[in-house]
Amino acid sequence: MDRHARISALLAMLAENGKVEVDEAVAALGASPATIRRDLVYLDEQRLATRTHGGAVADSGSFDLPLHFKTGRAMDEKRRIGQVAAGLAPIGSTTGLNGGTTTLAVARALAARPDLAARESGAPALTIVTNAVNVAGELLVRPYLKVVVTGGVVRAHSYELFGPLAERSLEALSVDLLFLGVDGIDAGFGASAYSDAEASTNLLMVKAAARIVVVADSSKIGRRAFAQICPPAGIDTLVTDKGIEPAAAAQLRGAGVEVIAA
Amino acid sequence: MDRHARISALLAMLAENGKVEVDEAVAALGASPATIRRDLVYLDEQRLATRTHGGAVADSGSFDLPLHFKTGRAMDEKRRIGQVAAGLAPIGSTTGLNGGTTTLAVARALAARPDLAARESGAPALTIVTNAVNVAGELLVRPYLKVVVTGGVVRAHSYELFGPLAERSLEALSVDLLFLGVDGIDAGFGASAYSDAEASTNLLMVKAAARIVVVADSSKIGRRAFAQICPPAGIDTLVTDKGIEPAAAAQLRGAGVEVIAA
DNA sequence: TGCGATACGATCATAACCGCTCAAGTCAAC
DNA sequence: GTTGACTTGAGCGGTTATGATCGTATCGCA
Repeated sequence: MDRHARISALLAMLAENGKVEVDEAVAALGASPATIRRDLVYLDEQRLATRTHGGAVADSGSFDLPLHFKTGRAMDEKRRIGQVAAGLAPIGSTTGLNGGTTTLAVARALAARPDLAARESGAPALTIVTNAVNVAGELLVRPYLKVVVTGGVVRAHSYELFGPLAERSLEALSVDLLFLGVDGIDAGFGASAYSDAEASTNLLMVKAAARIVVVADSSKIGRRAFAQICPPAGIDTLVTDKGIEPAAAAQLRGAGVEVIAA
Repeated sequence: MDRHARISALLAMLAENGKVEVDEAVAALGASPATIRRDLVYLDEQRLATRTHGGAVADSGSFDLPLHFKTGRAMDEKRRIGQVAAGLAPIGSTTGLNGGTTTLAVARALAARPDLAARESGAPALTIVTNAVNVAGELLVRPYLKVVVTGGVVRAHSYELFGPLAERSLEALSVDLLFLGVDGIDAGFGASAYSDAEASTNLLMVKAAARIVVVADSSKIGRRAFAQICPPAGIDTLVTDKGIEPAAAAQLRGAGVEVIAA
């Protein structure tokens, strides 16, 4: 039983039951718990499953429930970033979110904001525009949120929608505030992404937004990814974690970016 | 009974009755009161329910909880319908799917079609257009599928996207084949849905399609839901289960619909 | 308003699980 | 045959989930 066979078997179990437990997989595949865990971590990294305590749950079809028992190291920082960023969206505003793990954390924090749920009825407390299907899935049961999805072709890696259809949609929209997840942010180069297709779609979101808040953990700072999304002058605020280098923060502030270290 | 299953069960109870009591949940799920309380606190934090003394109540407006939690029945029939319907899509074609549990079954069957996965590379074996975010989520990891999502406002109940943005997207698209999930199909009234907003979006999908295949389990046959999607003349094929009444099948055939009982 | 019963939150003990690290084993390339 | 990269399995310290206990708060009822 080599690795490939194990992964295939795990995926089959996930497809069958929607979840896998470590013990169960150990018994079925004859590998050690450590190995099974490594495989599940791999599946989690590949976005094919979500790691939980005791196993993993299927991800691709798990729009069943917006539940996440994720336990991880970088997860804590992202959650804090999400908390702080989510507080920046005023009640009643229209807020944009692109794809990525950090914006997903913002989405979760938005969904859990107590002051939004308190509003009994009437107009939604927040309108969310996103081009990422997993972000939409995270938010959609909340009656106090209006969730708008742009159209487009799905990019599997990031769940983002891009292409002409996405651009067509974004031309018709305008948001007060955009939470922009990036692959790199640099005082000279601005915000950037690995994929030029994503960068160009994200640029349209930027253009549709009155205020740009980049959300990025500190590992992204000072990094220049392949494709520029927008120059530093277009960025109003950066929400990151306390791991940011003081020098980098100063540079960004010098470029006109408000820096918040959560 | 792990945590995931408990949370799902609690949500199902909430969707069913609008409330859950701790004792009731303890009896039904076989966990201790402390654990049930912790779960309810979690649901409260996620704004999916409101904690009360003795239990929890569903949030106002969450009658719109996804229908996944309300109906777990007829899964076997739906799967068979999905299998048969998925076989109707030729390799290389562009196929549309709207929202609903039956179309979700079609999506799963499409994703699992061996002849599609066999194609090593090059152009995608199938292009799928959908206005349902959960359908997109079900399909998006497969490299041999190109998944296109229409834009729009998410309706939590069915995961469908509708509204001006959806219409704008659909105007720009055309598909060879549409798998249409409905709330009712009748030889006189045609295909219909409970929500007029969905019906109008679905009508645009119908207009964009060269061939219409309605997928519906036999409980939907002869039923007229509130809003018409399209008249019977617009329907080429119906894929349903063997529970269909012979008389109803004859009527539909008389109206020009090819009837396939899987 | 006062009382009894019930439910609650906090704390703790237990057991399972996790991530991490290290050593041993496997395989391919040179 | 040797080297080197990769994979696997085991041990260890820390974390998480669960269930029980206990003092306190809340609810229903008179």
